[in-house]
Amino acid sequence: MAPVENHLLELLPRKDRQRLLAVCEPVQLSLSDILCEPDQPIRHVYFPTDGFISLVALVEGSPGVEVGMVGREGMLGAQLALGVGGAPWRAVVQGRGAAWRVSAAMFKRELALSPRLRRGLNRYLYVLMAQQAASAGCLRFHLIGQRLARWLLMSQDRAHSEKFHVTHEFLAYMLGMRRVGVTAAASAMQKAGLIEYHRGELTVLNRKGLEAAACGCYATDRRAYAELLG
Amino acid sequence: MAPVENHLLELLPRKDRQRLLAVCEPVQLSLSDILCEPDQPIRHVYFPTDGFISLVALVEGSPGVEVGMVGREGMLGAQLALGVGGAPWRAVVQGRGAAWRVSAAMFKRELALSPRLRRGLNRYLYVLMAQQAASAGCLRFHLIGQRLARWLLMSQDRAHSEKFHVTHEFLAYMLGMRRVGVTAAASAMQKAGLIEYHRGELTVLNRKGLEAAACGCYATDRRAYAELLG
DNA sequence: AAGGTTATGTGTGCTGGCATACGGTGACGT
DNA sequence: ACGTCACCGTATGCCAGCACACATAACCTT
Repeated sequence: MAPVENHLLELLPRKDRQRLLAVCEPVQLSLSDILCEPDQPIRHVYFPTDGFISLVALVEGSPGVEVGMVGREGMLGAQLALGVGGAPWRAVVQGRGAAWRVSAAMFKRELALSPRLRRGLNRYLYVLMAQQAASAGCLRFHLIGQRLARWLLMSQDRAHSEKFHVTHEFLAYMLGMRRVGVTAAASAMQKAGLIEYHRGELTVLNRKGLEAAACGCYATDRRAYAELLG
Repeated sequence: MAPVENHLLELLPRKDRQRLLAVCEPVQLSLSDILCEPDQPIRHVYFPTDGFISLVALVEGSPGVEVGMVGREGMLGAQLALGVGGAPWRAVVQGRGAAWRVSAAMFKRELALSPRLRRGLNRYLYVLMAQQAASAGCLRFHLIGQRLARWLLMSQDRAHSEKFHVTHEFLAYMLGMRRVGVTAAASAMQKAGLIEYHRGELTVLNRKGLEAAACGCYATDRRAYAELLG
């Protein structure tokens, strides 16, 4: 069997994992795919292995803003474990790559069969909540540069590569800023030798430096994952 | 038996409710009491009946900011249903009044015994998540006046009275603004005849007007509660 | 009645991020 | 080889909210 490469799945006992994988299908996530919309019924849940997904909150009369990120460490659709069939955000593919997909109905069946799956999802939901609470403060208080640095680090973690594809325009949407705001912050970082980019291809040159430039929310976030899902 | 006056408890079947109430004790919530701190173990859970509680996210180097509110429609400590013993925020009593209190250990026992309790809490947790996602956008995009109006409406709903006690200073802390920012917005509202206040005693004079001044987040929030918690 | 404390109002100057508009330049297709 | 488009840089004007400082007024205590 090919390696699973999704942490939530890997935490399952072999039997449960095999039964769940048997009803999974491998899919390819393409940039900017929208996997779910607020208050729409969830059709499928996703376990990313290479790709990653942004959770974007929409408020009336404004562009969106990212409140969470899902990569190989998590999944999309965990709310099904709460007995709710929708989600409060839009989910957008932010990094292309592979994922496992299951229909919501099948997934609910597995949930009923596997206590360990429920336990893992519950913990994961808590981490998501913590991430959202932190995001709120971050959005309110931290400067564009800090938030951009945090975002780049989080993306690098989930892309498993120091290079990934992202345009200023896309960043602006995710971070709830204007494109020119991103340009200003990003070009400052480039001048400082922290990153390098060219027409959407971005490379992290100095990770330590980026970590210093980011707000503490990045470190807090990693700690939450490590403690609860380690 | 005295009326229970907490919606989550009222949703339980009589038997489960009676068993849970048997281990509850009535307590009085006093203004500014801190009922839990981030990442500290939860000792008790609370079901407010008259009082209400604010959930405040803390980020390093900044004052706090409220990301949720708990009144008679909810409870404090629902994360125990996720098998997690802590919380990501600080919980501060924002409106004095009565509540039921149970020790965390006892509550876990009841959780194990009552599927309906688990079901109710799961839905409630989802609503909290939705509220937090919305809060993030609200904090990012909406003006001080709009956010203040929203907050006043949410407080009025939970105080069950058009009068309640709150100072500009306290509001500033909750909303993550400066005190003078609150003063400016509040005195504009007073001039417009929407509210009236005097040394911490605040009265809502024109609810419709306040609703018009608030951002849509207020309406969105109410809808979420109505749909998922009846 | 005096003096402290709490709650609120005002004023000045600064800045981060906004709206908008326009210029440059590499990539890609026909 | 040329047009087109996506991506990035820059500039101007503006404003909400900030930091800081100080003023007033009600209430409480002694």
